[in-house]
Amino acid sequence: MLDFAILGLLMERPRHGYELKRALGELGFWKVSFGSLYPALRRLEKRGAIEATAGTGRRKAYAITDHGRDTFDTLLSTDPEANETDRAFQVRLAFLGHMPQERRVRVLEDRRKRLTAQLKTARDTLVDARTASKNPDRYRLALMEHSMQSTEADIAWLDGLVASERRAASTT
Amino acid sequence: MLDFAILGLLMERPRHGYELKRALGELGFWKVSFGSLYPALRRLEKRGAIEATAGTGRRKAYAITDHGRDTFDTLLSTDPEANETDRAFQVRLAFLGHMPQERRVRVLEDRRKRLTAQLKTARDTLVDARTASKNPDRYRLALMEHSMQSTEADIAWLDGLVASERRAASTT
DNA sequence: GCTCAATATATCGATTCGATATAGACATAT
DNA sequence: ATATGTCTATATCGAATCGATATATTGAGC
Repeated sequence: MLDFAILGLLMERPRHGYELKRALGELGFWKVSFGSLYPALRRLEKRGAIEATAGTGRRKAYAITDHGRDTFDTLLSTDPEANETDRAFQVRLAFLGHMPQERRVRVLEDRRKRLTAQLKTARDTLVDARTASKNPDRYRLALMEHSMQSTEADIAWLDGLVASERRAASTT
Repeated sequence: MLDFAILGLLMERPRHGYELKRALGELGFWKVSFGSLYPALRRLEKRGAIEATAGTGRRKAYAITDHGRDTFDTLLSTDPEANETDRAFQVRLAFLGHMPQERRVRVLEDRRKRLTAQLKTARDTLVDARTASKNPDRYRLALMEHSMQSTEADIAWLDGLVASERRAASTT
């Protein structure tokens, strides 16, 4: 997943390691560690997906290769497993701009469906926890409720994205 | 962190592995994998923090030991690093009920401070991304905004918890 | 009795994390 | 000038976690 994210960022322009870490962190949902990043760069380099050129000082600027671009396109267009992580989705979303416009809405709506199903399950579990004389812990209940609220917010957010996507499509 | 979570759940009553996985998953923020869970149970058993007794069929019911209770109390009362993960905080919160009432508000407010600082940083980054003629990607901007909204929601949620904590404290 | 799905434990290789080491670049204080 | 400190940057280690898969048991429905 990190590999995909790195390739996505390098699609724009070459960057060195530290810069990749910063750029990923700025998205807000993933503070990648050095212990993940540098091994990932090795992996990608060994596979021939990226190549390092000398930069200022100790820096190494990494650039994506043609093969890397192929890899990226494949990863981007492969539809995700049913159990796709939040993080994995957010990474895909970060690079949705590289996907042809007509497919974007589908990605967003698939995600919406998953979240809705997830929400339903969570609601059932919560009702269950409250009834079954299980005398549930106060803080654990609060966590469950908060998790549901977050999911609801995510769904609303996706709806917003879909709407703006549709607007963009109709004016093109 | 998983060890702490397992101990916390076992503080209530003995449970077998699968049940621990379910209970953690129901909290909504962590779908623990078997590949994490079973090794963790081994770790804890080897350290003498939990012990397995035969259950129905293949099941092994794990119970917390006195030493495990000590470990749990220590972990619970150790204050977290500045870079505490979302997940780590949520695990601590799940077991806040085991903490003496007068310390709970402090935990919540410390967390609030961290999130507020984080939010400020994110806001600066976002402004930066919008100005600096960097022509930022639409979806990446959306992710940054959404991340901030989530953090704001988390803060509001914490405020709610603090309020109800204060209410509870004053009526005791 | 048979089959299918759900429950449950287990393990493997790969990924990711968190902590730490090292060192160049650059500001600014002495 | 040079010492000091802070930020930038690459790197590596061991441990925790993940995702996929194998396998056994139980129970329901046919």
